[in-house]
Amino acid sequence: MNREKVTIAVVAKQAGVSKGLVSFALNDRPGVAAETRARILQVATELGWKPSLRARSLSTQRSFALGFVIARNPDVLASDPFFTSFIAGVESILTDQGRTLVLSVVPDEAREVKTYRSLVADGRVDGVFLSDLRHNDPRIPLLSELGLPAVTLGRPDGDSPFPAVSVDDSPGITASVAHLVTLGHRRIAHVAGNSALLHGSRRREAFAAALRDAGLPEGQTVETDFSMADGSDATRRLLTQDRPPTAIVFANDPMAIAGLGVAHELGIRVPEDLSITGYDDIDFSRYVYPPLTTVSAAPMVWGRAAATTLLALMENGTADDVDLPAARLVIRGSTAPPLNPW
Amino acid sequence: MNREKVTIAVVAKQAGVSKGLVSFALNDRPGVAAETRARILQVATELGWKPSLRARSLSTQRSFALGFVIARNPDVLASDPFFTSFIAGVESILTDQGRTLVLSVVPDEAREVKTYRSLVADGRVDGVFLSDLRHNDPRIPLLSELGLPAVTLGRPDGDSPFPAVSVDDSPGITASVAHLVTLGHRRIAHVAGNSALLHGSRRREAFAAALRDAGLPEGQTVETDFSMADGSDATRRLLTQDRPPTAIVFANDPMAIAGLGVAHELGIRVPEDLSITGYDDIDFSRYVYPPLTTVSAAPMVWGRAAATTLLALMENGTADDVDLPAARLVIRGSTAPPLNPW
DNA sequence: GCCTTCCTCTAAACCGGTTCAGTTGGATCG
DNA sequence: CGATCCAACTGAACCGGTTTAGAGGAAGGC
Repeated sequence: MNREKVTIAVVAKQAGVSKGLVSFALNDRPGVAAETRARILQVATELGWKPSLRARSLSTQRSFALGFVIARNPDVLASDPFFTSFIAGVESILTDQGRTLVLSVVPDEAREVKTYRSLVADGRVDGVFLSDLRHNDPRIPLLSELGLPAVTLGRPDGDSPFPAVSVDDSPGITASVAHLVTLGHRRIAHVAGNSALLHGSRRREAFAAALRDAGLPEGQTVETDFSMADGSDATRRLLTQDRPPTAIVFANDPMAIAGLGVAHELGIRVPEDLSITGYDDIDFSRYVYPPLTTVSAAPMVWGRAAATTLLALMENGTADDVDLPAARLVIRGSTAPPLNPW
Repeated sequence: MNREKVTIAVVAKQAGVSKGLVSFALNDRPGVAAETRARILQVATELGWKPSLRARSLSTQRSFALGFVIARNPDVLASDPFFTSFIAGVESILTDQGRTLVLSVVPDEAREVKTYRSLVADGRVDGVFLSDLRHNDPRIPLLSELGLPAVTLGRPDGDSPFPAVSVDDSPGITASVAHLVTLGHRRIAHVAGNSALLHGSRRREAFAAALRDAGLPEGQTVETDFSMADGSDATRRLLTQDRPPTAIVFANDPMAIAGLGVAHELGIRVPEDLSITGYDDIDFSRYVYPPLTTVSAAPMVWGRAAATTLLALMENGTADDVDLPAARLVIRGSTAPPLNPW
């Protein structure tokens, strides 16, 4: 029995052709007679040959892997189930493509840039996902300069050569505010996320615009870093003032849940004394008490769309922006008419 | 100016030696005169040469990457911050090693096996982390047969050729029960995790043993899949019986938080009418109300230890088991003496 | 009937490292 | 002083694919 390692040379010999032709047949290149191609593929299957990824990588200068670099404080990251779901979505596409995901979790932006550079220098990945977009995001020119294909999660504010796969933040916030206004709330506050991040500031702007549209005065807004710790502090500050808001719109679910805890602790009943809305519809939101009215974003779908777009970009050199259905407001138990609107 | 790509050949020519010697110098092999080595390294830095990972991969048959395959239902995964933290810990070690993490998230066990096989077939990784150990885990013989170095997260029940990096589950559960017993609880129930998973059944056994040690009758135990949905259902069933428990020990924090929600919903006060303990000490637990008494497991430290051990195993061909400090009980507001112990 | 064209296929170079057999020259030894 | 040994180094093979220049032969055009 033939025990030697099956390489392209073995297949070629067995099929009575040259290595090159086997390569051509395998990659569906023109210039191979149909009959010959069939024979080659036949021999290949018989021998159980799988082309070596490493050899291929070396000669084609590709890695058949995609990269995702997450720059976040580990605390914020751990309490944010977004990424896990997003990644599950990405994987569901990659698996059938014979590609893998290289994940990097780094603590800060300096490391992030270094990571991108070394990912490229080592040729670890053929393309990357860009999340947590910032204002004038420096990663966009960086990746553009490095020549690495990328997809942005959300539409960047400046020019970008990369396709954007976006879910519009605004309608969800707008709907949240409208819902609260309809319930009779007039004093609505916003616990905003990090305004250096685009989705942080967009949610904040959407909040302000929604209040204006409702003819209400400007609402109180507290900026945070999206962490539960900050969310908790912000809520405490809002609720311990003289005339606390009757409703708070949180920029993400973890902060809303932290806010819920603070309210409980202060003896403020939710939703009777205070209405609360979140953003993301993470699993926890359904199970806390009262269950959270929040905005549902479908991160797995987002992951799938982002992966599909990135693959298309790498394949065709270009890909269109994708706008996913806007996140929908899910009304649960944390919102109700205020006992005393004014 | 020299614009050609810097390869080992360029460095060799520039330094006036052969390619082979450059390789030797780079890899600290004996047989290179100190002076020559210095000159070669000097030239290399001047030219900014970085050996090509791809070429290296091909000739050394290594990939300089580690793999982590997570087989979980996306829902359970998303609400479990454990992995994100664990991964952050792993990364903190890998970064300085020039290695990367290849992550796979798969929906079920069948896919999991396929993923390991293709990771090996493609030579994507040089070693893997094995989490969520099951009874007689089939992955252990599989990986052993495939010849892929691995580290198990926790000690497997059968024979294993791989080093285990473990945090003992039992003391945390034991301490939880002891704490409840000291408070005066007698009717303590357990919402257990999936008993097909080792940590699920170990926590369950620790719970039973702790009750025995306290001289209490067997406690009610409900098995779940670790999801919030199951945790919520289990809690509802426990609390709506004739003589509900006065305390519930949950096998993880997400379920404990879901349980807290159910108690609230049923008008059962925590901790006055019902004490609750969790496991993992995820960020959420500190911020719900009342904050959760739970067991703190330090997943980032675990990740670092696992990565270090796996690297040592790959380097030396062998590595010792590591026992991390047992998880500690963190007492917060969700536990208190029962109003009526019997 | 000869030249051109097209299709199929081969041989060899190439990607950029590692590794190993073997050469060289100086030091050591009897 | 010749044999021996060793450290330092070279050249070429090798990892396993892809790619390109060009060979060979059949078909088509004039």
